Amino acid sequence: MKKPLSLTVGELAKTAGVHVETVRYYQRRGLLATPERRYGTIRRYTEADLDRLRFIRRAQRLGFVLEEIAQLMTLNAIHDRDRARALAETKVADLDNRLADLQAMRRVLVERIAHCAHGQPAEPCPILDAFQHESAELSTPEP
Amino acid sequence: MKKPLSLTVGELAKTAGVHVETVRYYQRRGLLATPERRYGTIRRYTEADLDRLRFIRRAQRLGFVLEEIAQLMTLNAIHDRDRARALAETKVADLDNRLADLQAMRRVLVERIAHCAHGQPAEPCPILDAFQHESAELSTPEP
DNA sequence: CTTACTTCCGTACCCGCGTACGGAGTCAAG
DNA sequence: CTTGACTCCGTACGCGGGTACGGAAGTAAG
Repeated sequence: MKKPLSLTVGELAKTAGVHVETVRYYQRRGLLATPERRYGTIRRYTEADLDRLRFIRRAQRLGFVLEEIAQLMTLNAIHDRDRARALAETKVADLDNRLADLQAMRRVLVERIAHCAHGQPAEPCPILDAFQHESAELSTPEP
Repeated sequence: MKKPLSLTVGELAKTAGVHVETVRYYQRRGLLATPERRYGTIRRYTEADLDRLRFIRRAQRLGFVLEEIAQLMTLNAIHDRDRARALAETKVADLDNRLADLQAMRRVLVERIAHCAHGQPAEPCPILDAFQHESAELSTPEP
């Protein structure tokens, strides 16, 4: 048998690769439970807390924000498959929008850089100059 | 001849498509000058202020943050072409990194969604399940 | 038992980019 | 001249995701 695994916040945080304050922050946000402290001692965390913490970090890496992760964590892997898939699909759509915005910005910038590299040195910089004149190259995403 | 164009903040803001508070914010950040108010009257803005304000918005649309824009605005279109190009190239590299991150997230999510759609309905949701297990699919970008 | 490290907890602060509020002054139309 | 809209100015607050601070209490090692 293996021991039930009892960690302090510091140990929990280190094991999961986050800062202690981050654990507390997630507790404040309601993403992690705060175990009771028995008989005037320190709080102890279990394997389950560690799993939850890791779940949060993994979901974050896929682009979910904490509020969405809270939602994900209420889902049951057996009964809420459709719901989980829907959330994932929404996130893909979200990523697609952000990708499109960044790609549009990149396209315009690269074009201007090329223009700049080919111009006569005596003429005003096309990059700076472009900021002076209206261009419909970019609709109005980012700001 | 056309008139010298004299605007109030409200008019300036509206013409540029921003809020009055945004103009003031840019002034606090040192991106826009704050004209003097003559003889206990209201401040008046000129065409040049409008140009500067538009410059800021256009640069923002290309992904520059305000601090970078402040730098861009110190450049001379004739003498600082190389510097301008360098800043633009750095920004492209920046966009590339962000694009790569988002694309990696998207790839993983799409894969899991497909996996979910093909699985047996009786098995636990692969999307939710994947958050429980280590996967080296994503190094450690976003958070 | 002492020393040195942790934990606990509340509160305040960081980034980038604004938004909101509120009282006083100014301005233009009727 | 009054009314209503606008300006001016300072200060505070919003998001998302934490980080930092600091005193008191708990704990592990020697």
